[in-house]
Amino acid sequence: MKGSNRNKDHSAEGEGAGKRPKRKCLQWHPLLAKKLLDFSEEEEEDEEEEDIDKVQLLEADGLEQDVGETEDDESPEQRARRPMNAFLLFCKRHRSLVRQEHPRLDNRGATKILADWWAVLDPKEKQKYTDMAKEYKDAFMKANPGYRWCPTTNKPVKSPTPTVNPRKKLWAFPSDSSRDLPTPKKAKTEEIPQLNFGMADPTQMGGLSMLLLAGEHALGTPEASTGPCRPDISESPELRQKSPLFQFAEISSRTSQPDGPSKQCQASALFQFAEISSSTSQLGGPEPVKRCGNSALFQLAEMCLASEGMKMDETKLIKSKESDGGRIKEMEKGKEERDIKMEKNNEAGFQKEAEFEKPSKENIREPKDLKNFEELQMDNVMAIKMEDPKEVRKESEDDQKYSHFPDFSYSASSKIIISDVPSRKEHMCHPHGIMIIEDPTALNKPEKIKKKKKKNKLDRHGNDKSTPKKTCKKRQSSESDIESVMYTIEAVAKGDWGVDKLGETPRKKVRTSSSGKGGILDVKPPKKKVKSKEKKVSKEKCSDITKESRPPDFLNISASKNAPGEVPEGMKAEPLTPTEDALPPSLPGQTKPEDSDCHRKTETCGSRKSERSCKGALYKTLVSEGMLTSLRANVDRGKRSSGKGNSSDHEGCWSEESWTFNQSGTSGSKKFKKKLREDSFLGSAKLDEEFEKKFNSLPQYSPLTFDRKCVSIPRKKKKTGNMSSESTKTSKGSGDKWSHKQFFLDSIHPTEAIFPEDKNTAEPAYKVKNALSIPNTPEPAMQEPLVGSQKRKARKTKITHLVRTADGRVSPAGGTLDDKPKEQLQRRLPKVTEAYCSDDCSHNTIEEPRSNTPEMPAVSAFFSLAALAEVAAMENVHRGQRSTPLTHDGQPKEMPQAPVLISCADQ
DNA sequence: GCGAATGAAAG
DNA sequence: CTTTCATTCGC
Repeated sequence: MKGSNRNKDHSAEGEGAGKRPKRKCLQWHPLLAKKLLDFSEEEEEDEEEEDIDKVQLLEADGLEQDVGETEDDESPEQRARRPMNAFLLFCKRHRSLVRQEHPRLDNRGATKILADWWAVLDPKEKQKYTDMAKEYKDAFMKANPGYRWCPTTNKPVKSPTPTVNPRKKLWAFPSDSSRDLPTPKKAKTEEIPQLNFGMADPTQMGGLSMLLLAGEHALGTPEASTGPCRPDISESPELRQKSPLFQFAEISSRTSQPDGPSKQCQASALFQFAEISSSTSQLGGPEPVKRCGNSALFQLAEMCLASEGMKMDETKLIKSKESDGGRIKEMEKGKEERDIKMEKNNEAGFQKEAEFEKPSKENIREPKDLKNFEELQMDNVMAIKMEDPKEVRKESEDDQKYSHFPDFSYSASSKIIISDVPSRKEHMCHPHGIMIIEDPTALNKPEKIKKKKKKNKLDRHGNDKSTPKKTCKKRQSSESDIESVMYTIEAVAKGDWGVDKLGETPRKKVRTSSSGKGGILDVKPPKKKVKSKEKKVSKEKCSDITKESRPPDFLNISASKNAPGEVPEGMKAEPLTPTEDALPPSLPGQTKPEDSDCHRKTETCGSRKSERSCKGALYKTLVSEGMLTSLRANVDRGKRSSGKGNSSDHEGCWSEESWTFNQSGTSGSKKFKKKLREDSFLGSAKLDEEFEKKFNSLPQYSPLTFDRKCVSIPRKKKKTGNMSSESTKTSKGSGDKWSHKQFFLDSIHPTEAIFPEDKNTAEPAYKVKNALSIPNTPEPAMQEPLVGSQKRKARKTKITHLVRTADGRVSPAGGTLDDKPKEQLQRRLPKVTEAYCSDDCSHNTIEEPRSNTPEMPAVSAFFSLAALAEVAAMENVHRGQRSTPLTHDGQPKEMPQAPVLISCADQ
């Protein structure tokens, strides 16, 4: 590998020297970063860079460190990946859902489904994604001014040698020069006004904001758990109004650029971040430090440092605090404030802190060894026992069922975790409030491996690696310090969540565990590394958490974007768990939005932990940047499948990747560079976070919704593509039938149907409904604007469609498509009818279709007689099946989707 | 590595 | 118009 990389690098360098072009892009910082983190322990050495292959590689290409500044710029560029378009965002956001529904379905199949969903998706919803994509792109461009999408021509030019490059990021960023300018562009943010993310809504605030709130408010607020999400926030009015991110951005911007703030405020956070990052690069090392010093976060960080030492004590204190209430907190608060001032005075403090932290980190890290870790846990447990012997026992005994534990116990456990957890970087606080606990090592390794593989394979260029590593190194050093804090933070978050969860969703947990999917999945994650004991321990927690996490995602999704108050766009229908139902009830008052939950959690956390710890955690989180993003990503993935999540987590974070362009550049001294990198990293991380937030804020739709919609979609597609196909092929009739089926379904319950299904699932709580625009869906198809690659689609749609049925869902069609499809149809019908019809009478279905037809002339035309016939046939079948209920594969999963039938078959 | 999807961008 | 490439991850 190395050798190859080097070679590549060389080539790259040579090229680079001439043209920077192609360095490649390594894109994923996140991966690298994670890797680094993993290595971090080792990494310190890296700083020296003496030998490590990695280092060489990095240097070779990017070299930015030594070489320079310019390179740095490039490196970031290289790193940068082209921004995802709306569809990709959508896919990213919903793929997990699809996978959940169709576990067996491979990505391809999932993609197809996603495409269907996308097609069906309301314009309104699409617009959200489109806007997001645009924003993302704009921010990206800002960050990477020179970025070129496709260097198509480049290949030949560039790579003299590099076979590798072909694909990955050929495009080189144009010139470094552009980077220099980055800041000025800030104003541009205007373009992206739409961003949801821009919203300052406290409720919607992302994890960061929550963290911030937690840090600051936590101090003040005794217990979040009891209180509503954010009562406490009052402490920092500003925060309320503006999202923490924004503020943070502003702060940073101020530091770097005084004028910006007002504009920035208006501008999207993403832009701001981008600007910041760019500015950072420009400025050079020193700024970062200042920023840190100035920013509240920095102060917090300092606090954290102090707190770290205190951790052990803190746990105890926390306990006491809980009992006492805010008093202690207030006390601490005052201290903290003082401290903060002190810190402000000392800008240098930050560095000191970092150094200080390192040692702590090391200590913490040691736990990595399972033994140590266990010991720590044991200690914690012991402590817990001290407090609540009974509860502790439960935990130990019942790993799976945390839910039972009373909040109190849970909190205790969480606390413990916090203190001990340091080893686990991976714990992420999900904005949604979901926490995933994973073994750091496990996660990291897999990720690393994958990344390496990918990178290596891709090889975008050795350069990529090199650059990332470099960044990583720096990060590591800094991060390492931070890590401890991070852990604490995460732990806190977990604890908070845990508490909430306990209170709110004990059922779910149990259920999920029982279901086995969740549990199994959770277990799986460690696949690559199974660290065993830790996992087990963490697992207990994790399992619950992770399980919970899934549902929340859904919820979050729906809620986050539209304002909490508004209609929850997303349907929550999670296939997996009825348990979900439980959640909604728990959150009745709140809007479902995750954010709100998160806030609560954060608050709770704060209350539990000492203020210091919270702050520290926040700071670290911020610092960690990537960490958060990665964590989130992991969480998301975890949702999908706990197991997979681990391995893939890192990759998941989009934020890390794109944004990280470190501009570090310039500062001559390595230190500065490092700092810069860090800063840039942070900046990038921030950007990432913002994106993540936004991304998370994007509405997720329940599969059901899509399914329903899907029905409509097929029509459309068929219209475009099918028309011909149908006419052309009778054999394809099967395909047509399929569509017809869908159509049929749709006709049955255009939009409303969704609810019924949900109800079936028994989720009254989620009244969510579809705030989405399902209603629109019925509108058929009329115009679908064929997009650029219409042709391509058309072709694919025609063919694929058929294939799809065969492939994707249906087991290998093997036999004639016709036969299977029919069977499937039969199966489907019953289920579908049940699901859809629950409220409305299924029997009406026949009639309904007709009614629908009139509405949609075009559709009717397509379907024509044949369609009707099919429908009729389906009915018959359906009836028959009804009599004989299928297996109750039940579960909501299948129910939701008409197409699901196939999935059922699989099962 | 390929592939399934969509979309943006570049040629 | 066509080609690239972004994300995902099983095969």
